[in-house]
Amino acid sequence: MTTTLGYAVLGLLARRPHSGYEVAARMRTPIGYFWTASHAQIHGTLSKLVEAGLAAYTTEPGPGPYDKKMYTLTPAGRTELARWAASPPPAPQPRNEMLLRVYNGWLADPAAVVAMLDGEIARHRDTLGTYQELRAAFDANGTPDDPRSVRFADYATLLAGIGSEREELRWLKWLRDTLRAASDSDGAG
Amino acid sequence: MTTTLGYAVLGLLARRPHSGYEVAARMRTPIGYFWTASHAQIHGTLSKLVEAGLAAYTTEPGPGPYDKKMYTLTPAGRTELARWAASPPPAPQPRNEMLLRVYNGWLADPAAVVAMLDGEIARHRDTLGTYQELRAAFDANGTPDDPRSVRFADYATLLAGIGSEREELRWLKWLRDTLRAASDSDGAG
DNA sequence: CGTAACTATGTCGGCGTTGACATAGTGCGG
DNA sequence: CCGCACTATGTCAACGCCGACATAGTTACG
Repeated sequence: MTTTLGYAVLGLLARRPHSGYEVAARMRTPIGYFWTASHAQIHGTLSKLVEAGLAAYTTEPGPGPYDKKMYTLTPAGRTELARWAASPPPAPQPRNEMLLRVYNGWLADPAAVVAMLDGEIARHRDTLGTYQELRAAFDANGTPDDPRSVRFADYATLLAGIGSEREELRWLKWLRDTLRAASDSDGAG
Repeated sequence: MTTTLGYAVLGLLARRPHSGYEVAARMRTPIGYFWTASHAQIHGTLSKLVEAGLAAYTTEPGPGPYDKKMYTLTPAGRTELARWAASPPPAPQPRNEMLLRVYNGWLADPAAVVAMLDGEIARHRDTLGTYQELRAAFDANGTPDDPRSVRFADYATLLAGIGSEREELRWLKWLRDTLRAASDSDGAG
């Protein structure tokens, strides 16, 4: 019925009304943890959702040359989003630039690869830290226990992020340490 | 210097010469585990790599209306690929349709979501099984221990796949079991 | 004998996505 | 008072990518 980005936007509108600008902000955080889009794309997507009858808007005077538009989810949009959420997802097309680099790492200087891996480890540590803070905030208000609540849905996606970041870090550290041990024994021998 | 797909193709040519058709086959397996492309894309990419001096080809008569072209890596291609492999990757733009569904799962019938998760679990189990067979084949010939060998590079990417599939399965099972427990107590109560 | 699968390369339209450009009011700090 | 950041929406060109279409010889199975 619409694109994947369309469903991401509908998911925001299902929680509360948003302006296009607010949608763009949410597409950086927290949707950005599993889907991203620029504001250029979002404005076009919102227009198409309205055209398809899945969203509607009311106009308010805003700053700048354009009126502010507050978008809401229509009943049809809600039905369609619920249907989509439980439909089987297509097999994802993997796109992992990191693995492609490791696949070709045997051609490069091991020390340079180790430096690159150190950078990646730092990046993932940051991300994991952010996720763990969010989790602490959840747990402070009581761990979500009703699987039909919005709060539980947010929590479940957060746990996925924490799990995958941890696993990514585990593998990156193993690889870095293995490469470092090899280049050290090279330098020493 | 070229697109990410270009580096994926160069990575294959660094191992041995390939025809365009063979590149397309390798882009399904094993490169398909972390990067995918259709043959339409591959032919265009190969032309650009030749134009940029990173690859070269010799023509052989082949079946069908076109000559067969065997592509090889040039010295410039090898240098460029080695440079790229150790350069810091850009932060990936996350695209996880599964998480987007879970984010909106609170709108749907829990039993339908559980059925969808069961399908995903089966798919990931298959993938993990494939990876573990590949790993067994590696270990039968001795676990790769030279981090500068092509074999070690292949092995490292395989371990990443096994780790991430295991983690994905762990999370999917937790979510399914939690949702199932909730809808069971609903039906019973 | 037909036909399906495999080898082998190529074009084309359409869509999703990105980055740059464009416009303009409000509020804040130097 | 100047400039920057934020709110707010919009267009446009370019590119990556996908599915469909096109051509044609060999091999193998029923």
